[in-house]
Amino acid sequence: MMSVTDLVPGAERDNVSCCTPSGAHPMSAERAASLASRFRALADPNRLRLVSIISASEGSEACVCDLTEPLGLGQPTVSHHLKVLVDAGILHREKRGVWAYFSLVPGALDHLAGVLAEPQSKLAAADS
Amino acid sequence: MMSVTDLVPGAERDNVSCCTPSGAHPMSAERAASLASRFRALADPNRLRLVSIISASEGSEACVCDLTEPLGLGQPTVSHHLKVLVDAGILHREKRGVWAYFSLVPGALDHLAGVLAEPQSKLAAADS
DNA sequence: GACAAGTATTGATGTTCGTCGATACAGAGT
DNA sequence: ACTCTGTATCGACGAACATCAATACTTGTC
Repeated sequence: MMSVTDLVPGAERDNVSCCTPSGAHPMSAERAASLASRFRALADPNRLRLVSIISASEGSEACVCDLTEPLGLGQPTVSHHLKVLVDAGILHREKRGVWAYFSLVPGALDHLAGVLAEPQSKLAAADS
Repeated sequence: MMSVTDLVPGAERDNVSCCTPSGAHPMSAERAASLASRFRALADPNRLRLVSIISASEGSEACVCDLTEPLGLGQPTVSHHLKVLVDAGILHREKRGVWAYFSLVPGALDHLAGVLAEPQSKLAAADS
């Protein structure tokens, strides 16, 4: 990935009185939206708990029937949260018979971790 | 940190037909809420761009006047987003004269990255 | 084919969030 | 003190979200 330094143009204000614009550019709107949508999937306590349970389960997979009870939520709500996580590319869904098994997408959380990791947050990187 | 395996009790269902509960427990509601609130601060495209600009600025700090223009948002909106990031412990606010300078809280993003990082997501860890 | 069980979808409801305009606050200079 | 400028707060509005009850879909079993 590139470093945070690839900011957008159009901001070359020679405002002497204030701070140093440094030609500052945000990351592209597309990348920001893409990352934000994935962080939004993790921005709910119950979804974090779902990921926690799934990653702790043997084989790192669990079905809906295992997830409704420890969270104290209804089955439709759990199913909704799982869909959000699947749509975000964080969970993988595999239907075996009547049951739907959910597992972590390998590297999905790692990739987000890499985005946040130093040096000084590669938030402006170009990939994914 | 501990591993994801510290799931909550109260879920010892001997449901033979379905998956293996494995005594599955979500992470504590408190930890889930704490982490979710920080991810929620990152779950907005404009806030990600703010963090990007700030981390790319020289000295890794920037004031509001540098941030409104590249985002195309009004000053009150930018101020609001910055407050959300400060409240989440991600940004630090220092007022020098009339200007408010925002910088990354050292290690804040790193900590979140560590939560997401392998092995198999330490989402159930106990710290912070 | 009919039934049962696990799961997904739909519709509704209350809440939270992002954004803006208007306004209030704070510090610097005259 | 007054003014100017940068920043924060307030009130409002529309959109998005989390949750639930009800219902539809799907797969295995009889």
